[in-house]
Amino acid sequence: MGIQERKERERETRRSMIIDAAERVIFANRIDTSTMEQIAEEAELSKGTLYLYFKSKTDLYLAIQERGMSILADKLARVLGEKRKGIELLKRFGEVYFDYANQYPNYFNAEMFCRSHEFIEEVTASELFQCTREKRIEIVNFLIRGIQIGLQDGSIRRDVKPEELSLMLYASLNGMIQVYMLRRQAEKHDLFPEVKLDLDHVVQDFIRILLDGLSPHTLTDSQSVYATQALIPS
Amino acid sequence: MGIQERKERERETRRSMIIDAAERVIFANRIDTSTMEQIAEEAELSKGTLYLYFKSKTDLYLAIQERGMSILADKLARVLGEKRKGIELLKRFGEVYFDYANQYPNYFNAEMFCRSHEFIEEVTASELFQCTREKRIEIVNFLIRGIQIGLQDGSIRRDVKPEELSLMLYASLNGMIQVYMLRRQAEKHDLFPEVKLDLDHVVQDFIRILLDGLSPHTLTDSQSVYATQALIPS
DNA sequence: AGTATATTATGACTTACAGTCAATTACTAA
DNA sequence: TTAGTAATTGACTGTAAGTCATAATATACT
Repeated sequence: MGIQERKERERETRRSMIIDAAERVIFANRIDTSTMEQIAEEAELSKGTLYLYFKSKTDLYLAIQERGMSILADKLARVLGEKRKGIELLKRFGEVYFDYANQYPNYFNAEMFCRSHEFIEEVTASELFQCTREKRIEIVNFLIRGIQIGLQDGSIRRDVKPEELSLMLYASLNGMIQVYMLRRQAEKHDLFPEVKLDLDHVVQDFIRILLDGLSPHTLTDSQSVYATQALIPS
Repeated sequence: MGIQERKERERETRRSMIIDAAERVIFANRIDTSTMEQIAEEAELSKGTLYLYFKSKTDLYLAIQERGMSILADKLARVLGEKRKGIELLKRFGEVYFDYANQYPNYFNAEMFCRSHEFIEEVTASELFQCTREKRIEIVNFLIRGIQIGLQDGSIRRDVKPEELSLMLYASLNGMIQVYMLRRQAEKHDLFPEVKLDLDHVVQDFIRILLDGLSPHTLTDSQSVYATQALIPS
């Protein structure tokens, strides 16, 4: 039965074209000012057809988010391929996530939008939401692998469970990048003139500090070590 | 002219009553399913009147967010009053923020919602948005104070600027709590059955690890690379 | 007091858009 | 060819945010 399969394929293609159109419209404007009518027009379809492929506007946006997450997952998979120490893998994961957000701010925004809708909407019931959830688990699993490697090669302290730690890394860096993106956007509109921070460095420093906390290290009587270096400029 | 002042006062009271009503309606349901009509009814006013006090629904929600932030700011101010070492202050800040989110999940949600709308809407232009921005600066300033104290008493490493570090702490913990809240909500709906984490401990451990990274410490030989980096002032 | 003016409140109305569905068109199979 | 099925359409519905002419009420003035 080749016809069934061809139809299946065609359906998948059309679905993909709709997402393409949606991206073009939404990324050029904003999600809240883009209408299903516009997207339909861009896709050269009628509005009704959109609803044969996506059960709501949010659902369509979830599909966009999923694309972004797939890109990120690929990038992380590649990092895991590099044979490095666990702690270095985590550092690379962090950098890659940050790069991703810079390279695809629209996908990152989509992720943030969808997350906020987890709070306020019944997205949780959506089938597509389940997909993005799986993608997120996939992403976190890369982190878990990295942590496990680090535990084995001794580059990561042993008092935290990989599942917990992976969540921490993902969540905290996500929050960090979120603020990063907001401030960058704000700067575009000439807000936040009060303190100009080198945001890129802040994120990088954050990764460094967080990983410092992860290293197995001995704490010393702090004052004695640093008293001598009391006048550090920065 | 006491009349002007009385009117001013009355206006403020009414405004406050509207926010009260909005909270009752929105917190009992959700922001997306609550209508201005409902809120007006709850406030025993007409819809039009609401728009004399708030220029949009989002604006009204921003006012709710602002209340939450004020509560948080108060809590943080109280912590700063406790005379402690800088690093301990930061720990307390973290714990207090976490407590706040648990105690007032609705306010925290409002914060998340409004943040996501910074991405997608022209809230930035709103006067009220400027207020919440100031509140956020106020909150971050408490962190800066704590860090400065820590730098002076030597309990915090010296290679990061207070402005930068405060942003990191705020942003990362925010991301962490965000995920915490989402999973708690998901658990309520019996999602995420795959891995049961003790979420409360994850957050507490996160704070610990992050602060470990902040302590001035010596790293063991195997991590010499990171030790070097760590001591380079940005 | 009564009257003019300013302030505040109202709710019917407009507008916009998400989502639906009966009707239409395009395919498939016999 | 034709009956049957699947995909597509766009006019239609419902809803809710936001507006505005009108009304009610408070203040100031003579």
